[in-house]
Amino acid sequence: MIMSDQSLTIGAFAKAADVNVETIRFYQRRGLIRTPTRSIGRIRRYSASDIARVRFVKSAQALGFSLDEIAGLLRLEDGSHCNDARAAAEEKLAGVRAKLTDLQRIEAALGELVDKCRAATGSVTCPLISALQRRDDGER
Amino acid sequence: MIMSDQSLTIGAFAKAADVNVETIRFYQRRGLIRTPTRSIGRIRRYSASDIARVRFVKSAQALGFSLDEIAGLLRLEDGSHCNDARAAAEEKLAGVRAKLTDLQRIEAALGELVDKCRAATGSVTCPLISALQRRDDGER
DNA sequence: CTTACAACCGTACCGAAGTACGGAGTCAAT
DNA sequence: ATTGACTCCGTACTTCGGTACGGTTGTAAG
Repeated sequence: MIMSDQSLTIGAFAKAADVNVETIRFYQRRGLIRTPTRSIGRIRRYSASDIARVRFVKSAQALGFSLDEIAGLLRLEDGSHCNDARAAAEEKLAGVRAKLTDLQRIEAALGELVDKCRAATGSVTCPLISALQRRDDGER
Repeated sequence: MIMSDQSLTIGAFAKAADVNVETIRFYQRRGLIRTPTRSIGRIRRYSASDIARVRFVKSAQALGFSLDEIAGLLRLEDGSHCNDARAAAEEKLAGVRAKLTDLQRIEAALGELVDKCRAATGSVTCPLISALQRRDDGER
């Protein structure tokens, strides 16, 4: 942990972290990243560790965590609560798997309908439309 | 097409279609279902065909279509534009498949991290947390 | 010193798919 | 005739993850 330059303005910081300035400010409001104190002048300065924090948020997002959940993960940031982190990840994983199953069901149904449409060159009514009219949606 | 009873109040209609009364009104504003004229009294009456219409919307939703897209499908409701319907479904299917791939990537990554957490009983830092800190998110 | 560009800050807005609210009118039963 | 349930209608609010706006300072270059 050598670098705490504290040298970046919010614009440079946002660029370095590859997000919008407004996103930085939004994350600050959400408590996801710190709001640096204003030392010289009235302008806040950011450091490399702030960039790491934004990357943490973005990585977690890419794994499907919501900002609220990420706030929870950030409370475990020292790495010493592996059980808690794992529990959160397991929960998320279960959700991801549920969504996967759902999407697979949709893919199968939609694919089948498209196939029927391709085959049904002569039929009077479109198979897709009539399927929708007939409510074939295995309830939920 | 025998039944156009036109006998249901909005409350009974909503119950029969298994949606909220407010949802009916919302769909009317969106142009997804008709707004019946008020014959006797000031109260609108709904028929079985209106229920079919709501089912159409709900079935299409279950296949991943947005309300806007469903409005498009409803314009093809007579079943005589199979090519158009198929094109919409193909587009939707492509989107579904893209989401599937994405979720599979997430599932793999998250599953691996959870496994590592389970194995890492002795390590100082949680593998999940340190993975997030290290930004292992195959860019996007 | 002025100009031009940033930063600051609060607030409003986006889309999606509804849900909630509140006041007024209507309807059937008691 | 009054009660109570329901309808009508417009409007506002909800969640999520930001984006946009607009006015006021701050700051750096020419």
